[in-house]
Amino acid sequence: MEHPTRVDFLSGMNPEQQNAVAHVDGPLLILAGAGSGKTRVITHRICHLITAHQVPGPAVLAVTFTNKAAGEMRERVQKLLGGFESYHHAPVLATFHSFCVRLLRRDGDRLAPLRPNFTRNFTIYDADDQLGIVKQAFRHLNLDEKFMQYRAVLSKISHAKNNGESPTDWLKTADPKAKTLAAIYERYERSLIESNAADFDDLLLLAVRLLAHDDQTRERYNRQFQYLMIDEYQDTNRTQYDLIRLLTRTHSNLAVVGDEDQSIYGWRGADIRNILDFEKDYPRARVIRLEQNYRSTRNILAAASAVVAKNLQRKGKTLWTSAAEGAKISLFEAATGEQEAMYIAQSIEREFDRDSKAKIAVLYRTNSQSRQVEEALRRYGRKYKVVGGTSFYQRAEIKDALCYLKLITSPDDSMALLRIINQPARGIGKTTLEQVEAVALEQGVSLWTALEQMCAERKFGARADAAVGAFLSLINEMRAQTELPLDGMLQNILERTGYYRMLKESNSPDSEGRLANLEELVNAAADAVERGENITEFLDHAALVAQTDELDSASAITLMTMHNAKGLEFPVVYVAGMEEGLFPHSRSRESEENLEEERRLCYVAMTRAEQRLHLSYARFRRRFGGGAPEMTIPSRFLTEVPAELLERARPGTFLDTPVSQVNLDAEQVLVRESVKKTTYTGKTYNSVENISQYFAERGMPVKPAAPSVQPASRPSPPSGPVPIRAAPVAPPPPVAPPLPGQARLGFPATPPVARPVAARAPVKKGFRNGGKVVHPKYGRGTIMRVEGDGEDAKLTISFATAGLKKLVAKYAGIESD
DNA sequence: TTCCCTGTGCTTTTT
DNA sequence: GCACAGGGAA
Repeated sequence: MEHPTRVDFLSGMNPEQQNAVAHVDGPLLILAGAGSGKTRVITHRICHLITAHQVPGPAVLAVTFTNKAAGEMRERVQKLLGGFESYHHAPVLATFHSFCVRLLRRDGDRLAPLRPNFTRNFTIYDADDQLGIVKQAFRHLNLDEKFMQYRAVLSKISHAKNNGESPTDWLKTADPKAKTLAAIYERYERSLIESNAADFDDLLLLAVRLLAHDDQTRERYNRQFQYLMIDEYQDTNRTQYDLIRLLTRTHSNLAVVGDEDQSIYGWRGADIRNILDFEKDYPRARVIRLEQNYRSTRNILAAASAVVAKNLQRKGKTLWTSAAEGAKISLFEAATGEQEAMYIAQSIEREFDRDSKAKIAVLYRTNSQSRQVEEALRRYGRKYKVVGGTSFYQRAEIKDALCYLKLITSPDDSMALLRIINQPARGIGKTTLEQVEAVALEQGVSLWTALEQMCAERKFGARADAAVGAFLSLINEMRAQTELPLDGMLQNILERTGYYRMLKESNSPDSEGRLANLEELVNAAADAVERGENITEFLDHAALVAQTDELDSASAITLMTMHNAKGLEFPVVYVAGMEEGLFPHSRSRESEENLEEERRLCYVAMTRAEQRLHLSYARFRRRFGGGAPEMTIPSRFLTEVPAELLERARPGTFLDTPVSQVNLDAEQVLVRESVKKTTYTGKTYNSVENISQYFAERGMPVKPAAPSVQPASRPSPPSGPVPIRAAPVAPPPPVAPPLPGQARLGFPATPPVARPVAARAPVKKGFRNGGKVVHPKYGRGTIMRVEGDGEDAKLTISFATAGLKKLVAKYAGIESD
């Protein structure tokens, strides 16, 4: 096998990149602006160390935040080196969490003196488990959520843990809630210990504790990892910082890569000072700035830079590009959230007209914003992929199955036990569990131990005793069946616990989907067996996969939060919901620090775009499903973009195809009604086909209507056909006052809100929406959409047999039916 | 004990 | 719109 020479890893790079790649010993800070080739520098440096400096692969440790990033790097390094065989071993590429889990699974026994009850087969508690513990603690302390939100408590606890504060430290504060909070915190920690479990913070904290107190282990790790690289250093927290210090105790071959402008995880404890103070922490550090951007057009870069320049907490850098100026940044003002979503869907159609292979991302601040965009995209029959929401491993049936596995490997895992003890129902109810919890709490033991003990001592009534006894022996028997491979074990569990039967006998509409998901899980287990993983590794994997890790890059349209978009890039990007209170989020307006983080988030979102960037906001938005739409104020970030870079997208220009009006709300009501009656299962509509079919049957165009803001103006159509003629259009809502300084900064006279398009939407002759046609091959169909006119018209037609097709009239030989 | 219904109260972002 | 807690009925 031929190996690339040292020159290969430096060639094709700019001088700064070369310096970074060629740097060998001593601390190095790489300030890498968005799109400056950061990943390339990291991977090339790893290869350079291995080939040019004969560093053994396993002596190099590169740490990232997501599995996806780690996987990508692994792939790229492998490719660059032409396989690892020739160098005996691959470098170690891990996330902080996976690295620490491996460390604890391997050397965790040495933690025994430092953490009671700890063994190497501890389980990992995810966010749901954490929430469960807090709820339990609330119950024991007779509190309800009025005292404080569970999540708020959790975030306080997490913060405390990462900063070395104990419950007793909290007692010293003046906070009137301190005493109760400290009790919850204490109870929380005790639960984890009793369950032999570690939450996400613990994974890092326990690893740090082990390395800090066990010299032998630390020295071994120090000897192994001669070179350390940390990606996204701006997002490290205090514990991660400590971990890095411990790993570089005997040498300072530490290279960190980061961009303070992209620090967006402060709320999760990331400490931006880690990167701002790197040069203080490592006085001999070399600093290299990567300021040439290879991703975006000049306009996009200028806009993003202008926004982030308003921040005070930054080192400051000037990104530049040799790329062309590119298109202006489009800005659309919608009347309502619905209209914004329809605009995005329509505009995406135009992007596909321009390039049928376009890769497009729609970014938003909160997950709940995805729903409207999804609905709009379905109306156009577009497939899309949503990152986030409930991932596979968060589904109830998957969690149940995994909890059985967890309980089998680690009986003390009380949250797992609690989850499945009565799932399927086996007669162990609330009262019984309350008794068990009381005993466990009193004796400081796990629920499993308490159950066994109480059963042996005949503490239950006859009925509960039988139920508990059966459950205990069921779990014990399954535990004894160690000869089964993982997938067989899962099957066995699902059979013997009656889980399959429960789903099969249920007549709930989604039990079929659940069964399919479980099948998928069994397949995943079989794959894991093939990879040589054991149960614990399989469970670790399930606990540590992030939602972005499942990102499918093949999908043409991707919807996700701006946070999830970090590290990704797309030719076309939409940023939706640019409104005060939503983005920047109302919760971040309390402090200047939080506001700066929101601004960095804006910077991250904008710099994802390579070619075109579309911003939008709605003048009115519903905050909750039922409530009335509330008036909004455009995001301050919009006023921070230089006016000359912006271009208003107006309803008149984006609705460039004839539209026959149908009242959007009326359609939605009808669809909901009809879908509910038949096979409604999903969150919104169940499928594209369903929607197109529905409209096709009624000869309706899949087209947006002018927004109807006043609920009173909605026709109420419980049955009968919806009129194709223009629906009455509500008067535009009152216009919010412009922000001070808006006109100056690119908000000239606000264009009329929701100018009704109905008035000037004559249906062109020839082909029209809803018309029936015949195609020589596909047969009869209904026109869903017309672009252009006459024989040049591009038609989107729904065929009864062939589904949706986009055809040009004169080529396809389409005739009116 | 289980199940279903209703009312309530809220939604940031996630390894 | 949704999840969740709490109540009431079988």
